[in-house]
Parts: sequence; structure tokens; C-alpha cells
Amino acid sequence: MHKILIMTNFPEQIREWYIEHGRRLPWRDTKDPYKIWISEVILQQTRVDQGLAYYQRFIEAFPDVTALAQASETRLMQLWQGLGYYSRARNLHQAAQTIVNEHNGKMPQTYKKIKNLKGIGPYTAAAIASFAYNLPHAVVDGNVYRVLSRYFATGLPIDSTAGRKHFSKVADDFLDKKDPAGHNQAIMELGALICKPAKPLCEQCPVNETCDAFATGTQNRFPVKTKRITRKKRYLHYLIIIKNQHIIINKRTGQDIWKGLYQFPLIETPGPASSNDIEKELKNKNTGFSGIKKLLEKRHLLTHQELHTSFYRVEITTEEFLSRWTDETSFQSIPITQIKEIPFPQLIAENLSKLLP
DNA sequence: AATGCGTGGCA
DNA sequence: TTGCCAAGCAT
Repeated sequence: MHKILIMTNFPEQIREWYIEHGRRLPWRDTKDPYKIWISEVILQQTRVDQGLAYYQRFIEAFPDVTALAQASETRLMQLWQGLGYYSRARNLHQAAQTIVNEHNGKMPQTYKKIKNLKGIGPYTAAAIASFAYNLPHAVVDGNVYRVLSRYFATGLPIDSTAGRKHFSKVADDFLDKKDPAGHNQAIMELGALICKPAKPLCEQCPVNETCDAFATGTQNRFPVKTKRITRKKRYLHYLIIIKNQHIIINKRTGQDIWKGLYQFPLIETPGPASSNDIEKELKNKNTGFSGIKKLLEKRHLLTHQELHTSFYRVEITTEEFLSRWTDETSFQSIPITQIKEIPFPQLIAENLSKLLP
């Protein structure tokens, strides 16, 4: 009986709370599936505060799916630079071309077809389907996991298959079929503003009277996660090579961090390496080397990697230097005056002024 | 099924 | 400093 009461009241209570307390955000003022799509992808694993300006610039640069489909990869990466998880940008590009070529330039209108697009998974498909078309699909994101696991004090780990399945079902059961869009916005907003990861504002919560975690003071025990992050150490040494007001860069390829972004010629070592080690390495594999000077050292943290990086100014005397580098790396020489237009990882972008003459 | 992909904020 | 987290997804 208690459960049934909860099931019927929860959607109503959060909807009323949302109407009064929800933030006005640009992607909430539209039913344009394109804008909703872009906003959802930008917000994947990204805070609203961090993504907002990127969203504005992105929509301005590419107002519709055709503009996005026709964009150059470099322009796309310029706009994404600093936002992280760059595969999102590449996937957006690919999906835009699919929409133009296979869906007549219009976002498909079923959950299944939407989810088939590159970079759109269960969450984003449900978000687009509900926000743009009011289709009855419940979103399950980090906010929803947190709200539901606390509300029912469910100890099932959210990073397990069983957990994901369980919370998807609970979210579906809760979904207000009369207003899927409003309901989905409301439960996520509750997670973002009230049922926060740390220091949740339970006293202001519209459903605190029926929340199991609040009743037992166990908010901080939920949601349960089992996996821990392990950081792998890597040692990266970038070479600043300047000749005739031009600087050498290359695009990162392969299955590694920062794919699609640019960098300076890079030597990676299995462990810490001194300036002398790098000098030896260069003398071994190249001719024309004549001098090296360390400019900067930086420790840069990614979720799964701890990067120990150093930047060297390297003098060369012959053009053979780069041609002898490796077969698979294709270097470019660009005027230093154009460097601001190159999409770099944040590590490089934020230190450019210290690296260039 | 498990792992890896960025960046920035917070305690 | 370290660890955790944030509107996930692809492989």
C-alpha cells in the first residue's frame, strides 16, 4: 500500500517542484530536435556550467544539421576544444551526415532509429525522443541513478548490469506517460539541484517525506558503485621545433587519448626521462639535431591517466629530421601566426604562451 | 563485460 | 594531494 502511494505521488511532486524551481536553459526553450541533440551530447559527462558557452557557440556556428554535416573536422574540433571526450564531436559529425543522407535531413522520430545514430545511446535517445517528440521513454542518467537509489535505498551497484537493468525498470515505472518531457526534465533537475552527489539539500526536497535514504539518514551511502578508478602513469615529451616562423605539428590518430586533435612531435618514454635521455633518443633516430632546452614541465590528470609531460625547444639543422621520424606520422609545418586556430588538447592550449617565442 | 575516453570543480 | 563526480558511449 505504501509503495503504491509513493508510485502515484512521486511524479506529481517532482513535476510541481520543477515548474517552480527548474532552471531556464537555452535547450529547454526549444522543441528543435537538432538543438536538443547537440545539447544532450555536450552535456554527456559534462556539467551545465562547463557546457553552456560551448552550446551557444556550436549552435551559432552550425545552426542546423546540414551546416554540421558540411563542416570540416578541424572547424568542429576548434569548437569542441577544451570540452573533452572528443569522440563526441566526431560522432556528431558522422550522425549529422547520416541524418542528411539517410533521413532526408530530419532527425528520425522513433527511439530506436534515434539510438541507431552514432554517439547516441540509451540516455540520449530517450532524451531526444521525450523532449522533442514527447515520446514515453524514461531517461536514466547519473542524476536518475542517484535519485532513485536514494529514494528506495537500493544497494544494487549502479555500475553493474543488474543495477542498470533494475533502475531502468524503476524509471520506466515512474515515468509520467502524460508528460514524458516534463517528467524527465524534472527528475534530472531534482538530481542536479537538490539530490546532489555531496551534501544533498534534503530539507528542500519535494519527496523527502517518502525517501528511504532520508528517513534513515543514509543519503551518503547511495548510489553504490563497485569499480574504482586506476590511473596509469605516462611520460610524454613534446618537441617545439621552429624554423622560419613555422612550427611543426601533427594530428593524433589511432585508439588513444585526444584522437583528432593536434600536438607537437612527441616522444613517449616508459618511465621518467631527463633532458639528456631525450637528447640521446633524438640523436639515435635522427640527424640534423643540434640543441635541446627544456621549457616546461606539467602534470596533467585525465580520468584514467596521470600524464607527466615536458616541453622542449629543439634546434635542428637539416630537413631530414622529420622525414626520418616514423613512417606513420605525417608532420605539418604551419606559420606560428596561425597556431591559435589549431585544435589542441587543453594541456597544450593552456600553455601555448609559455612555449612560443 | 570491462575498459577507456577529458576537463574542471569540490571536499 | 587524492579521489570522486558530471545530462554516456563505443568497442
